[in-house]
Amino acid sequence: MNLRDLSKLLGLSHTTVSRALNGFPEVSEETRVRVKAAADLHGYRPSAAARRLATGQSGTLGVVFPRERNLLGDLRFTEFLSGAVQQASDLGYDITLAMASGTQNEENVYRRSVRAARVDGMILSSPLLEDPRIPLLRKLNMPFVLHGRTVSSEPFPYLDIDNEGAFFQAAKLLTDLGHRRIALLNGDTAFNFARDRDVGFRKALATVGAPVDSLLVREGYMNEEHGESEARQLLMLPSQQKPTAFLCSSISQADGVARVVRHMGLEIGRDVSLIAHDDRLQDIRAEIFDPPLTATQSSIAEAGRRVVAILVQHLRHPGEPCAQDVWPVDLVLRESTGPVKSQ
Amino acid sequence: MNLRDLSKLLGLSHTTVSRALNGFPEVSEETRVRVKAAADLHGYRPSAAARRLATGQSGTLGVVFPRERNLLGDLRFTEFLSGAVQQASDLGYDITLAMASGTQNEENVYRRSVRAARVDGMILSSPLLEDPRIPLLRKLNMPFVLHGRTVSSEPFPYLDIDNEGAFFQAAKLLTDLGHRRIALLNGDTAFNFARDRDVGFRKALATVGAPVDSLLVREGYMNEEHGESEARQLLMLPSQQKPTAFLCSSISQADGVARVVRHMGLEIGRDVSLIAHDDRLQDIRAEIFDPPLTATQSSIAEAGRRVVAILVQHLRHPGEPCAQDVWPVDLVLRESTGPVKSQ
DNA sequence: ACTTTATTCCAAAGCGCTTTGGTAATTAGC
DNA sequence: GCTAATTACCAAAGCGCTTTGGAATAAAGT
Repeated sequence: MNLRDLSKLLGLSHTTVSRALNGFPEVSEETRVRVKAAADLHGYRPSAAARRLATGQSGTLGVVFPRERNLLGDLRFTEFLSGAVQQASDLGYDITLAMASGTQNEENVYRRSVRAARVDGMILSSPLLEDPRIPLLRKLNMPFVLHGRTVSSEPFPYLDIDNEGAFFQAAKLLTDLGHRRIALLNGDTAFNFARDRDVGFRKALATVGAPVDSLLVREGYMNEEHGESEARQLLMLPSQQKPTAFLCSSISQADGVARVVRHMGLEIGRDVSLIAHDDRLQDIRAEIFDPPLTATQSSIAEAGRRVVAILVQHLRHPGEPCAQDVWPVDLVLRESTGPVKSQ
Repeated sequence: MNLRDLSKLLGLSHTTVSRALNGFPEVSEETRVRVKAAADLHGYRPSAAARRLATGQSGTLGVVFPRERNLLGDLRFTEFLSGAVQQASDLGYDITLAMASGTQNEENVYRRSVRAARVDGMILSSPLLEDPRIPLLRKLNMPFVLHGRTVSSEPFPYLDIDNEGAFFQAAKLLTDLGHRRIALLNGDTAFNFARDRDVGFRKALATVGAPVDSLLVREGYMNEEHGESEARQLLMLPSQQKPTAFLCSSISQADGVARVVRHMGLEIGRDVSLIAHDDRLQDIRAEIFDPPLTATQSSIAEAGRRVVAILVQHLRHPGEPCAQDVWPVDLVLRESTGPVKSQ
C-alpha cells in the first residue's frame, strides 16, 4: 500500500493525499479526515526511503565513536544515550550508532555519513579541549550538537554542565570543613570536563590560600580500580602529606576509595571525607552508598534528552541562534563529609 | 557530486558508472579503474537514500526495546550491542536504536519500521519462553535474528549459548565437591535463558539424587543488590537449611553474595563456594574477583558480533537454511569453589 | 452579470540511484 | 567472408515520495 494506491482508493491525486497527511493548509478539513481514516484503515505508512530521497532529510541522528574507546562499555555514556534515544523516539527520530575503526577512521565515518546523507545531524560527546571534530563537521556542513564544551572560533549548539562550578562548590565545602589536604581523583584532563573540574578545584583551594599539592591531583579512568589504586597510594603517605578528603569524578572511583578507607580501619565522614560527582546512573546511587555520599549531582540521562531536543530544534530552525545550555550542578550534602579531624 | 555529474565528467553513462562501482562484470577492467579513480578523486559517495529507494534495502539493522525495560542501563546488553555495532560496521551496516513506549508500543514500533522499510532486519534479545515478537515479525515478513531461543513452530535464525549445559556443569562441580544445599540465584524465569539455567541446575542435582529445596532457588534482577539481599536471607537460615554454595547468574550477583559472606566473617571457597556466569564484561571480571571466581564463561560481545553476522548472512541469502548456533560454555575453575566443609 | 480572490485539488517534475532490455563493436567459429 | 557469440556500453523506466506551478470551482466584491 503506497501513496498512489491509497490515492486511487480515495479517488484523489497523490498530491492531495500527501498534503493531507502532512498537515498542509491547502486541503479541506473534510478530505483530510477522510484521508487520515483511510490511511489508518489500510495501515499506510510513507516509505522512509522515498521521503528521504525527496526531502533530503533522513529522520536519523548519528552517534559515532572510535572502536578503541568503546563508549558502549561506559555506563555514563549508555545512560546518556538512553536519554537521547528516548527523546529522539518522542520526536520521531531514529538514532544510529556507527563505530569508527582502523582504516575506517573517525573522520572518514563522518565524511561517509555526511555525503551519503545517512543522518541529519550528529551527537558528539566527551569533547577534547580543542576538539577536531568541530571544524570537520562544520566544514562538511553537517549539523551537530555537543555534549560538553570545547574551544571554537564560531558558536555552535551544546549542552554542558557547570563542571567548574560543581567542583568549586565541592572543594569549597571541604575547605570550609577545615580540610586543606584534599585529593582530586579526576578523569583524563585531555577532556574538557575534567579540565574544568580541575580548574574549579584549584580555584576553591586558592580562595582559602591553600596550596595545591600536585601529588594529590590524579587523573585516569573513572572506575573503581582507579579509585582504589590511587587511594591506596595516597593513604600510605606520611601523615603530613596524607589527604584528609577525596573529591572524585565518579561514584565508581569513590567506591574504590571507600573500600581502601574501610580496609585501613578508618571511617568515611569522620576520618576521611569523600565527595563524588553523581551522574544519576540507575544502578550506582549516591544515596545508597555506605555511608550516603555527599555529591555534586546532575542527571546525564536528562542531558541526553536535552541534547537531542537542541539538535532537532537546530535542524528544524537552522537560522535561529543555537542553544548553548550550561546547567548548574547541585551539591547534595549527605554523610560522607565531616569536619577535618584535628591531628 | 552525484552519479550523473560523475558520469558526465567521465563521458560515460551513469549506468556504466554505477555498474563499474558496484562490481558488475559487464564493464571492462580498464574503465572500472578509471571510474573508481575519478570517484575517489571527486569524493563521490552514492546517496544512501537513493540507493535505499532503488534497491529496497536500507543497509540498517534495528534494535527495539521497551522504555520500561531500559536495556541501555544493562551492561550485559550494551556489551552485546557493542559487539553487534562492531560487526555491523565491518559489514557496512548501521544499527539504529528505537525505543517503544506507551502509546507507541513495541508492536507498533515494529510495524512502523517494517512498513517504512527503515531497517532490513531486526535483532531481538532476551526472548521470553514463548516470545510474541517471533510470530509478529514473521507475519510482517521482517527478517530477524534472535539472541537466545524460544519456542516456535517454524525454524528461524538464532544464536544462543548452552545455558542448561553451563549450569548443569557448574552445579555438577558443586555436587562433586560434596555440596548438596546449593542456592541458585537466577534471573527472571520469564526469560528463556533463566529457565534453561534452572533446568540445568535441577538436572545436576537430580543426577546425585539431591532434592531441590525451592527455598534456595531465587530469581530477580541480576544485580548486586539482589545477590546481597538474597544471600543475607539465605545465610540466616538454620544450619540444616543454609546453603553451602551459591550459583549465580551474574558476577554482579556474586559480588553481592561475597559481600554478605565476608560480612559474616566467612571465607569464600572455604566456608561457602561460589560460582557465577561470566559474560566477559569489560569491567566486571571473574579473574580479578576476590578470590578469583570459578565461572561459566561466554563472551556476550562475541555473541553480538556473531548475531549480526548471522542476520546479514540471512539477508543476503534468504533461501538458505538459517544458522542456529548454540555455543558451548566453558567452566573455568578458580578459587571460589572448594569441598563442602564437614559440619 | 463580470471580475477578483480564496479555496481545493491536480499533473508533472524531480530526488539519485538500480536494473531491464537493449544496441553497437569486437571477437570467435565454420 | 558470413554468422554467432561475446564484450562494452547506454537509454529509459522505475523506486515512492515531496513540491512547484497551475487549473477548476466556489465565494465574494463591484
